[in-house]
Amino acid sequence: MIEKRDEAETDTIPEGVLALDQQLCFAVYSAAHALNRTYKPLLDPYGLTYPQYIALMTLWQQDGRTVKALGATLGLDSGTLSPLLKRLEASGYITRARDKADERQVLVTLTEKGRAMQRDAVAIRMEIGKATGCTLEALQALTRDLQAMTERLESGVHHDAA
Amino acid sequence: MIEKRDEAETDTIPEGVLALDQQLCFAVYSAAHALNRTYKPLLDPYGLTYPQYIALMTLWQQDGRTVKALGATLGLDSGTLSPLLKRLEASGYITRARDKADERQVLVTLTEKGRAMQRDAVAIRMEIGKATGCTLEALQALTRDLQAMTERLESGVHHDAA
DNA sequence: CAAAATTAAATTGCGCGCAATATGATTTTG
DNA sequence: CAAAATCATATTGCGCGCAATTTAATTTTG
Repeated sequence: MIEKRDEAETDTIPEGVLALDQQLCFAVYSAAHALNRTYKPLLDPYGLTYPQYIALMTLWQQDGRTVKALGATLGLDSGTLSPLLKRLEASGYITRARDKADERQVLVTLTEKGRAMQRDAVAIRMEIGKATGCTLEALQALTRDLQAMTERLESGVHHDAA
Repeated sequence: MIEKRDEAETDTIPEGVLALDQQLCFAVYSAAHALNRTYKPLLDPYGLTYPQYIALMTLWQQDGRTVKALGATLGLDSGTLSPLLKRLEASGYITRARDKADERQVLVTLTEKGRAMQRDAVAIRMEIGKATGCTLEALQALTRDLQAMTERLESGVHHDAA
């Protein structure tokens, strides 16, 4: 469909790559927002935001984690997680408690309401699956490719050091 | 350490889809953040944020657009764009001026600095291309699939009405 | 033509996301 | 063991992103 052959295959830099990186970053940017907007009306009745829902998802996989452990999975630091978790606690989905063995750490634990949400989420997940309009195979491929790219991007992020 | 395999692969709902939707939304979420983090050190020297850079990208494609037209392309409303464009103006990349023919509209125009940035961006784009570690074909496929999914998600967003 | 409806931007309020910093708790080491 | 270094979390400040409201200009209509 896309017939962009005006910019010649000149000099050193492959033009195709140049145009594509813009399209890719915009595609990821747009897809993230589109997903967010699709989830919003489904999550609103539960008083949850999309990031809060994602945090719950990781707790469904493994409950009773520290803020740091959650942050490692989500790629977020305490600057983002502390207030987010405080809101999740205020709305009754989790509890936060200092680890008795190491008072520096805070253990995040699902409440009954938080576990119940996992069951309610089934309907939400079906909706999202439908909304993407993708086949199972397409979803798998897309997820796999995104994960691979993300991994390469993260590995390239030099956590610098002096 | 704590293995949680209680919830079985039971009943009516295809478990594959359920697990995948979670993985997909998380994959998109993570990819967006990873891209953001990859761009950040490349954009910092220019005093640009990632969303500002994306806004510039759309202006490179077509200059002199209204805020509304930009918003339609970016999927953003004036609540996000107004302050963002004000900052782009403050840092000298664009100018904003009321349309003489229709004073409601604001025309956004690249400055020389804004156009020059497109040339400087070549280096940035090469870096991103490398960082994704994808082949051209992989980038094309990923972009295409994301765009397709986004389109379906957006079409499902009922812009409601009474 | 004037009132009502519509439109485009801007503003306000709230929740991320991240850098930088602050506060305590634990570990290192001298 | 006490001072220093390290570590986990919380706080602050700024820029998105979005809903809701406001302001001003244009169009519709009665």
